[in-house]
Amino acid sequence: MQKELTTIQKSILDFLIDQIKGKGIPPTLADVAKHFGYKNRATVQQHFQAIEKKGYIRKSPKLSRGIELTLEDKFFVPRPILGEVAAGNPLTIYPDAIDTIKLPTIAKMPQDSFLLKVKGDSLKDAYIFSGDIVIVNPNLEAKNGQIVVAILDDAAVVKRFYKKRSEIELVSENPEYNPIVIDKKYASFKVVGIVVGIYRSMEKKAG
Amino acid sequence: MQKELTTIQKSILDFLIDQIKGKGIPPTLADVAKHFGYKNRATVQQHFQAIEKKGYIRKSPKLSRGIELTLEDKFFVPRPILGEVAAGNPLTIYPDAIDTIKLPTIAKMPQDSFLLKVKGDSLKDAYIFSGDIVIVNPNLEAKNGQIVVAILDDAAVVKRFYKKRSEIELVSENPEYNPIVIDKKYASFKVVGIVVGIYRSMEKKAG
DNA sequence: TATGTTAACATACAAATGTATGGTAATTAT
DNA sequence: ATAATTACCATACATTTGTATGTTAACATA
Repeated sequence: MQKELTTIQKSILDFLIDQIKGKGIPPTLADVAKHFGYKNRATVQQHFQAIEKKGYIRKSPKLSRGIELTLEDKFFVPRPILGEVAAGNPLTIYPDAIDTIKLPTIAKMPQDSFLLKVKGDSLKDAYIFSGDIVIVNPNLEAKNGQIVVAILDDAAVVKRFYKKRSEIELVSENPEYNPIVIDKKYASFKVVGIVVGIYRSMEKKAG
Repeated sequence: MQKELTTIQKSILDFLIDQIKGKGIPPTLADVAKHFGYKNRATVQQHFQAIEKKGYIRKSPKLSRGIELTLEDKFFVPRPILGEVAAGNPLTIYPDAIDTIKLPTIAKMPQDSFLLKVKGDSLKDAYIFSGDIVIVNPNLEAKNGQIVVAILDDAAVVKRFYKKRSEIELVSENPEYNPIVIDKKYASFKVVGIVVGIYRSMEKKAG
């Protein structure tokens, strides 16, 4: 069993996870010091030593940014899920997480991306099932053919995006569904983000 | 359109991709120099400049390991697929790739992991479909309940792994299928690796 | 021929980086 | 009361790292 981290050590580890998973590159001592307002790298240095001693990270000596996470067999790391989504039903993105998934290390999320949990089988035409996690990047501009999460008058859809000359079409994976054409009758329309991937946990799943 | 890379520049870019995706951290100039047997970092430095000029990477000045990939909107990077797998049919892992997928940047693969493409719908009970990519890590020891890729007398299965006292059970997702119990009648049994995740491209798909 | 690109080398330097050592203060455990 | 842990600071130092500048050579192109 791993030893408990102190509050500060925990927040530093969280920052490490954030940087490594989000930015893709571990921070330097100076980076961490700057982020927490420390005047000295040695402070961070000592926190790292403490966190390493408790087994949460591994450091490669002398190596810049040589920090590795050792969480959960190195393959799972906690990530907040910000909401649930199902075609035709309201999408809710909470300020706080509704749940936490152990996202595998293989899923390095682009910064500012967030996770939505798919509820219900309404997306099964796109082979996305209840319980699947979609990774949504809000910083990308939607290109034709990409699957996006969009809001239509308080309803959320996950559909393929096509921009025509003067209108926008949201096309379902399933040919039985007619495309949704965005026009004046939708007071609020907004592309929340682009689905850059889906992940399905290989952990035991319900039913 | 991006300019063509020379052979050497390409191999350096490949090394960069390998390190960033596999090891999780971009290499330093010295790392690259050492790998290619260069006696000088300046050689790598100039290659980096050339590769950046052609638009394949972006460098953060003065920042150690400050190399970003800019491939395909920064979100897709080529990865070899080493074979195909379908329950009940032979698994083939070729020395060379049978195909290449544009794996999204979100999928940072643990080192030495490889990709297998699922062919056929025989895994649909586990909600895995034809065309899906499973990420297989050969370096993990199978724990009870994990989904593994295993070889049984030249046939390959993807099933949930359970180790009992003296035997091993491979359980299907679908309760209609009886568990496979590993005993003497299987001359060759080997766990190829553990499925740490699946990825489904959001690109246009056939059918 | 002249020019440009590619591909390697060497040297030099400032800044970034990790590390070592020691100090202070507060808190907690023995 | 003493010792240990935590949490910060300061200073110093050797390497690492990125960068700048030149040199040499091969090769292709205009």
